[in-house]
Amino acid sequence: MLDDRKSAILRAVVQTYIETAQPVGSSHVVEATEIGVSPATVRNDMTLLEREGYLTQPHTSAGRIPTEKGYRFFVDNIGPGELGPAQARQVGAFFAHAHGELEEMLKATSRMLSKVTATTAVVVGQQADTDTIRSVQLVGLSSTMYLVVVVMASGAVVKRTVERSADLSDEQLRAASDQLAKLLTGSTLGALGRFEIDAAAVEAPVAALLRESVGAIVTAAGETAELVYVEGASRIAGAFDASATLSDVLSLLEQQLTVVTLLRDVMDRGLTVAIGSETGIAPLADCSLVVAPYLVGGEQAGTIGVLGPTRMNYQETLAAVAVVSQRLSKLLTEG
Amino acid sequence: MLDDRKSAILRAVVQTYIETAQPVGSSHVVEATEIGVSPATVRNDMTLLEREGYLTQPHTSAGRIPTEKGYRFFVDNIGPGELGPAQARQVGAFFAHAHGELEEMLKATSRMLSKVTATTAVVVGQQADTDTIRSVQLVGLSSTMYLVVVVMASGAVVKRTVERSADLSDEQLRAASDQLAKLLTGSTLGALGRFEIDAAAVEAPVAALLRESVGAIVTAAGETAELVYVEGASRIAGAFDASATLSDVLSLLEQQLTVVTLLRDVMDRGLTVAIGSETGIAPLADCSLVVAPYLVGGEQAGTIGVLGPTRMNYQETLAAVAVVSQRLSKLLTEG
DNA sequence: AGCTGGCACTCGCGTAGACTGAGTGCCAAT
DNA sequence: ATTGGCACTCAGTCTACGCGAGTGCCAGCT
Repeated sequence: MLDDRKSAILRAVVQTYIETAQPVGSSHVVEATEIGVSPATVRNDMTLLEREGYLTQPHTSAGRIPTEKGYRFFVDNIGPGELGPAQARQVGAFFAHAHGELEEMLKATSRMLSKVTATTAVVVGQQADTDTIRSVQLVGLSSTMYLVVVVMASGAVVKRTVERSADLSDEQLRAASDQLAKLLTGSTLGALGRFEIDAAAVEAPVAALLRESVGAIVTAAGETAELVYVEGASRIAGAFDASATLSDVLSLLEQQLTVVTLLRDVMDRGLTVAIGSETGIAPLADCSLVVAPYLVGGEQAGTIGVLGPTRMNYQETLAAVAVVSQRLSKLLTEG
Repeated sequence: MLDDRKSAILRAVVQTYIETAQPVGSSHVVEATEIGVSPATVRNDMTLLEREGYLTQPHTSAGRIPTEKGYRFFVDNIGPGELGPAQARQVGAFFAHAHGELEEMLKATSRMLSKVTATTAVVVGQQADTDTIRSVQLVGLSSTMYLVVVVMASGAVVKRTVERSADLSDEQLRAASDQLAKLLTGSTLGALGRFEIDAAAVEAPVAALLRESVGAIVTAAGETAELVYVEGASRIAGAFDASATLSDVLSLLEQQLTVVTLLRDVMDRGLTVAIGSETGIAPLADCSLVVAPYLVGGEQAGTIGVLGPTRMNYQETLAAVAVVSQRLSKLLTEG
């Protein structure tokens, strides 16, 4: 569609604009490339590129800035790219010492990713429906409350307080706990929704307790199904000057559900980069999102992403997101 | 120190400045109060108030703005104040339906407080050293990892993954788990640091496992000791126009430790409101912090706070923070 | 046909000057 | 002690203007 020179010019404009945040003029393009033609020629091509919708002018007599279509062409045509040595070192150091809790891990990963890319990072961990239950326990908290605690094979813990319906003794609670453990251990959260207590096998009050507990687990699992970690939101603050937009973006990031939907949506459309309105969210008009899934044992277990200004360094960010998702996958699969 | 008229003038200046964000001139003061004197008189008093350090001029020939000392006088001299009906309704509705998990509760409270006060809210929940352990469990996750899960009487769950040091069977793990439960149940986290395993009483590898587990609990408890929930950070974005300051403030809010230290520090100094540099943190020069403790069973269990611009509505914010802390205390004590 | 140098034109930006109006400080009078 | 009057200050707004980066177009060259 675009001949070699035009695409080189487009690349140069995008690249330069990303670096300087200034509209790029024809002579800058000549300086920035080894294209070997005069500014006038570049100008002619730029007019065409503008006509095709890749570039736009903020006003007559200014240089060109990329449109979304221009950015899109750019990201679709850059090579894989390498992580800078400093960043590579940070990522390496992080994964060398990474350990512990899944939740803490994801949060720390998000923080690290934000630091490495110098923008906001988002990590979403989906509670796998296939995660098997390792242990279930009912713990009495007070005379009126008990807590259902479920430990998953992934190390995730699902818990929920439940009001004591009947006047059960601690003995009965312990018996119920054991029974529940026996029943549910090895099962998956996905299967739990269809779980039936065989009422005949146990005393009536205990059966009620069991049913209630299973219900609580299902609810709690639903609530904690999506772990969202947004870190480094402050880093995107520097990218915008209009405080109105910024406020919108920030409040959007605070809505976990929106963030999850956004990432899932972008992934579903098979995108790695969503530029501006491609995100489908109005306040993100000047933002781009770079995402990648991470896998645990070959299954997609979640998504990591970076939210930056449209004029972000795509090459580095893509590299960073790719590397981190790979290393995270490896860590979670092996660990 | 300040006679009636001067303090009325000061109050009027602060009040008006909070509303308009514009330097306040003498004639505005006359209009805003029923003081019954001419602008010239007010001017004379304002000069004195400036000399005393309560007011300042952004430049000659402009109105006055309050200094920190001015705000301080203002907050020290306003009455208790009432919550607006709309806000009162929101708070009421929230606590009417509040239930469940401590952590979820605190987060939701923070979110509600942010909404009611229209600025950023912070809720810090301190893991009480006196919280007693209700249950301890070791759960095998994989052949190389197990998870220590501790349930506290408050319903909080402390957990941590631990690498399997020795090659222990699931049987041994279960035995150790039971033993650990027997040993620690009823104890407090505070007492755990000084806990000694009686090595003679158990087999050597199990003793090591127990020691390791207790260590893991202590570490994990230390890490999760401070639950921090910052909500509505986007709401403070509208209050500033300088994106540099804003970025600083936001990144500060992302550092949980700083936030905890800040709140604790302010509480320790017996303050309810910390204005600007009174917070002791440079980037918060244009912010004020309104805090209140909440109690569980008479013991201070945490702190709630609101971070807004120095020119916030202190009357309403103070009322909101006070009401929410009381209702939260009540809820947590009874629940 | 494609590229280029030349040229007139556009228009944002920065500077400079003038004006406005809100607000002050001071003083003499009450 | 309070006040009306008055001269003064100065940020913000508007206008004018020159500068310069950049464009579009054309005629000529390869």
